Amino acid sequence: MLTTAVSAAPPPHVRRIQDRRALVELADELERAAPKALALALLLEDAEEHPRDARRDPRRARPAALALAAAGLPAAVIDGDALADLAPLQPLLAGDAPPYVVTDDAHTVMGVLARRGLEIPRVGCTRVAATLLAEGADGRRDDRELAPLVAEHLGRELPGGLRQGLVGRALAPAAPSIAAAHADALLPLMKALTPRLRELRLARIFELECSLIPAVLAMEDAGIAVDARALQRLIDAWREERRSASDPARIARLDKLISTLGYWPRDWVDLDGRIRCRLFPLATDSGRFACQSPNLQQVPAEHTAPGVRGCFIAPPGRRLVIADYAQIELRVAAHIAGCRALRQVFVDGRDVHRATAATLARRPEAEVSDHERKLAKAINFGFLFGMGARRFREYASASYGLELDLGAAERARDAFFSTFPGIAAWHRKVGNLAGRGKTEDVVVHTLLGRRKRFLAGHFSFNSALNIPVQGTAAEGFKLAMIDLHPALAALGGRGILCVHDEYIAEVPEDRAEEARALIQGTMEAAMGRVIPSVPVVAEAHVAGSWAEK
DNA sequence: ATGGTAGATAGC
DNA sequence: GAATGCTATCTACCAT
Repeated sequence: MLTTAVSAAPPPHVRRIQDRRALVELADELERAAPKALALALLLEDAEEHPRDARRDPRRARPAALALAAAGLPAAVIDGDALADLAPLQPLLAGDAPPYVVTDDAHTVMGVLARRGLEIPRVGCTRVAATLLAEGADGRRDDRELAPLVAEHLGRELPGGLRQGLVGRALAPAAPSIAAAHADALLPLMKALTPRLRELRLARIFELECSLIPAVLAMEDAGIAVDARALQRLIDAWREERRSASDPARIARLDKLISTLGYWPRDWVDLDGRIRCRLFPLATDSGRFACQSPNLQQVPAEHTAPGVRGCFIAPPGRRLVIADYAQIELRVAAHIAGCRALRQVFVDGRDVHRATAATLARRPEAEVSDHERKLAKAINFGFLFGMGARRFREYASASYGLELDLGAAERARDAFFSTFPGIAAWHRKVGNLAGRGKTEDVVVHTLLGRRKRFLAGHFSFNSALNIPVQGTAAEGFKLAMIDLHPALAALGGRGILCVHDEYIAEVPEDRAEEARALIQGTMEAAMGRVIPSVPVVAEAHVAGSWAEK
């Protein structure tokens, strides 16, 4: 689906609709009247009802668009700015699209085609290519910034009409139609970009990102079922508590919860009782997903705000499968750094936190106390990416409630690096990347080839450690998502959310255990292909809500 | 009125 | 020699 919105004076072919229910009714009407019509739904915000919500978010119109698509109608809810350029969309929506689509925005176009039941064997997406070639560019950055980068890789100026619209969500205004763009501009452009992708060893990650798009679209469309009334009760309770609260820290926390979640039941729960976020697979330097509207990747965990995750539920007859990787960043780092000691911990199936605790306490792993293990956990996560002893004190206090003096923090640091000398060597190696020279850009990359460029003088040691590890983990996870998309569908299930190393699926009750095993196995196998020298462990369980362990 | 940034805090 | 990182969203503040 495209996007949304509001226009003061819509063209005559646009129906003005007042609310979501009316849009669904329109879908029925259109199905009877004109099965091939282009239905353009325009959702108007109610300024009275949503005073703080001038955002005009596209998701508000999505249920209507989905209803239209479900009725087999070519539906588009398009951005106000694009209304004038509706003509280019007509051939696509009327079914003229070629089976091999080269497009600026595969996310949108494939969504439209998929909902019309069209198979698309392959998509070459110039936007995916452009983002990867930009070496760390924001996937949502302005077209005017991306276009010169693409031109640079081409070694020539972009074709005139594509300079503005090439990599944007909006289709190129200068292109007379999708089909024409396919023939005249985008296909040759993709052909020209392909050698650059190969040269920079980006071909594999390009393939991955293109293959991932259908799974992401399906996840966005699925959404997650919410007990909106239970969530509202929680919010009401926070508001009530806020009135008499006196502890400043408690007040701050309540204010944060209320301001962030307070309007979710009203603003984000669709007619079918589900919340749908938007997922951006190419928006971050590391390759992780960005998530917004709302950001379901930062729903408070049980220890922060008990009960919130319990409102995210499996509907009747279905179950959730919640899966995540165990210590994935440590495992990826063990592989990338080639640290024998750290690798061996995982090969032996030992507890990595006990291993560090044992060094610190100078006792065998079996004899470390709970407190020592807790400290070691902070140590392992903190020092892996180059944290200093001073910062570690704050971190251990804030995240683990552990108070240390500077000497203890330094001993902790020493214990970490003497337990895992390969990690120390890796840190030295990365530290040397930006050595004396200082006049050259530095590029780091993930195992599948995603690149992150530090411009001369802007090298960050910590980022250079973190991005390849975080990014490689993200890539293994994305591979799993690609595999799981058809495999779960075969069971009557579907992925509904991903949170960096956590995958949530909704499956039929009677196949829950089967799905659980499938998800766990698929996640382990996919990541295992990326970091073959280290065993990968994923944990998965069946639950009725997101809060259940 | 809109738009951009800083700092705090939620997630991993 | 020293250095966690990647995000989104909220409030407060300052600019146009």
